[in-house]
Amino acid sequence: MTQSMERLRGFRDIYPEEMRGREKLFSSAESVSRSYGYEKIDFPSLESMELYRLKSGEELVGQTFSFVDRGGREVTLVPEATPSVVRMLVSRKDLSWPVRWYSFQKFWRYEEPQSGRLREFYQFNADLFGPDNHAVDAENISLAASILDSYGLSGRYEMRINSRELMNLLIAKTGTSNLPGALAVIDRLEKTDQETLLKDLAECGIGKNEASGLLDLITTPASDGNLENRIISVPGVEPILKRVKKTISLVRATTQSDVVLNLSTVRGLSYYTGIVFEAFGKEEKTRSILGGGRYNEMAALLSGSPIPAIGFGMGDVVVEGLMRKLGIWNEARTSDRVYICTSSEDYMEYAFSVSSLFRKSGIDAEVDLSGRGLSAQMKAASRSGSRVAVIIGEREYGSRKVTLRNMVTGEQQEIDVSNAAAQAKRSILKR
RNA sequence: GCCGGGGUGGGGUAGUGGAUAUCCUUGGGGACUGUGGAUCCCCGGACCCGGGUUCAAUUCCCGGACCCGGCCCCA
Repeated sequence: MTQSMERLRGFRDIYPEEMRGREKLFSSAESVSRSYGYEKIDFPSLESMELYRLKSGEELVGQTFSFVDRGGREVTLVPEATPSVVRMLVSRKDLSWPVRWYSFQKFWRYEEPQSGRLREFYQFNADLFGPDNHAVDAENISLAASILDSYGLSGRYEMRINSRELMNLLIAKTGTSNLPGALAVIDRLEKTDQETLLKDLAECGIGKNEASGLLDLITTPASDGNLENRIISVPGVEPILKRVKKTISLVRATTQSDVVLNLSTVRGLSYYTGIVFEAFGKEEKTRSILGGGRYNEMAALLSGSPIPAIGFGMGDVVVEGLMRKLGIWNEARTSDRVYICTSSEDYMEYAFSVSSLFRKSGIDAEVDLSGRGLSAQMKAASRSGSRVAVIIGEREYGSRKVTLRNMVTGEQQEIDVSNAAAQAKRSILKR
């Protein structure tokens, strides 16, 4: 293949057999979201670069697909949903709270492709605007968990929950003024060795004793009953911890999967102001499957007046990778359809009208258009996965009948065309 | 942007400084003139691209793009 024919780096072609798993990924997320009262929105794939400069700064703009358009405007292929969603939100003054919105569309980031990460991907997003309390937090996290559960991942992931406010207090206690720096170090906790962590924290102005105390605290599992006692003595922690615990117990009421307090979950350098959460595979090591949190300042950044907000994003790449590893990605294709064969092209018009009857009865019908011998057509019928083959030859044509062959059992019968669809339905259901 | 690894038909592979590039699978056709899955037969289909070394490169060397994984970053 010549170079110009190759796909661009980090982009994918999706063939039909791969679409089956993907369609489940999309449709389950959407129907679960609707069942929670979330409504679907959509927004442009191209936005002004300013939207991201405002929110994230130059270093993130460098990781986008950006260019100058013919009108001299700096534009960016959308790398994430939140700024666009918030722009939509603040543009409307007639919304009644709470607003629950979701979207599922393509995003682009100019990064090196690697495990769980591509340059073009789909991301599901769900946000709730308006009220700010533990029930709101819990409902948004419950939606995230319910979607993963609907994928058959129940019990196979862990929902980690933390609070930015809580971390701010714990980190401030070490005496550093470089909060974002310390959070960034903590975000890298799992892939960094102890020595480097201490060194990096020292660069944030945290002394060795303070740093190892902080790391010890963060890595203590929530199942250790002492953890709460150790942090609750820090001034200001108590009400925050109380809210987090209430949130966790509400989420637990909606999922069988593990929901845990995890002090190392901080979500990088982003715009979160309160609760943060991330889901990780339990059996298989994964990047975060989804992640989100409360971001109460974003609306003010765009419009001047704050609107409390919580939301999460879930990319398709990591979920797909996990489901593949667990062997639940592409489950059996449906075959509730018929394959229509003709013994001669002379009967094609009859075959078309028969196919139309099937389709009007709600049965998918594929007509063999090849003009090949019946033997070859039957082979194609078998390979197509159809449970029923419809055979049309001289006899059937003359008597206004069709032959239905159950491709699983091999039974077949010649039947009047008016009863064919109903009979095929029975045959399909019989399996 | 940086680092490590990798490439032979659609998928999986064998092999080689020189001749028609191996096998399995998939796809098409046939044996089977109105019936699929089994068997047999036939057919189609590949050495990532460019440069170098050489009489000769799919093979050796260099570079590039691409793929896999990691760093940075993770919205």
